[in-house]
Amino acid sequence: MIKTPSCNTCIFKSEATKFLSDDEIVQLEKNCASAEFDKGETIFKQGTFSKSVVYLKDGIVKLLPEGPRKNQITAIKKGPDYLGVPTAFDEKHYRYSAVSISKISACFIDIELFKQFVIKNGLFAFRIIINLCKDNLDVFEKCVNKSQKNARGRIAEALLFFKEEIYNSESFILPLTRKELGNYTDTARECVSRILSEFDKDRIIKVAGRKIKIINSKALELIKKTG
DNA sequence: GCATTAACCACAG
DNA sequence: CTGTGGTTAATGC
Repeated sequence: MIKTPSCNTCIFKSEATKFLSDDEIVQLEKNCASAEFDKGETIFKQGTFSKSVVYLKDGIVKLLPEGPRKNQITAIKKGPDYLGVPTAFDEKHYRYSAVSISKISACFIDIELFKQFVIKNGLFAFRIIINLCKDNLDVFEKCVNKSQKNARGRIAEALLFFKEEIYNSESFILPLTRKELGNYTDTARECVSRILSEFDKDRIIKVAGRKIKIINSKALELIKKTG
C-alpha cells in the first residue's frame, strides 16, 4: 500500500522540517515515501546504495556496522529521528545496517533533495547538525564506557538508557535478547543473565524474562557512575 | 599469593 | 533463547 505523505501536517514532523518553506515542503512530499516495518526487518543494509535518508517517525531501530566476527549493535535509535545521514553527503554506500526492533514507521527521503535542503536552508541544516553532534558525543561516551567501566556499570547504563531515552518509563519490555544486550554492552551473554538476576536479587530491578521494572534508579545511577 | 572480574564451556529447561 | 555452575586467564592489591 503506497501512501501519499502529507509532510506539512505529519504529526511526526521533525524539528528540521519545521524550517522548510512551503515550496520545499511540496518538494519533500513529492520525493519521499512512507513505509511500515515489523520487528526484525532491515530498513537499509550496509554496503547497498545509499539513495535515501530515512526519517524514522515512530518505533525503535538498532544500527549495526559489520565487524570482522559479527555485527555490532552500536546504537539504538527511537523515532522521531533521521537515520543514514552520515552516509548522505559523500558516501555511495550505507556504512552500517539499520534493523527494526519494534514495529516502526518511516519515510524514505530522496538523498539529492535532502542534500539540497542542507545546502540551501541553513536552519534546516542546523537542526541536522545538532543531531549529528549528539550522535558523535554519544559514540565518544560509549567508547569511554567500554574501556573504563565494568560489566555491571555498562548494563546499569543500558537499563537507564532504555528507561530514560527509549521508553520514558520504569517498566518496559526489553526489545533485545540477552545475547543482543550483551552485544550492545560489550558483555558476554552469560554475564548479562547473571548481572540482571543479581540486580533483581538486590531489589534494584525486577526481571521476568524480557519484562524489566526499575525499582531503585538511584542505585542504578550509582552503579553506572562507579561501575 | 589471594581476590576480583569476566569470558568461555557445558548442560539443562 | 536463558540461567547456572565450573573453569580459567588477566589484573590489582
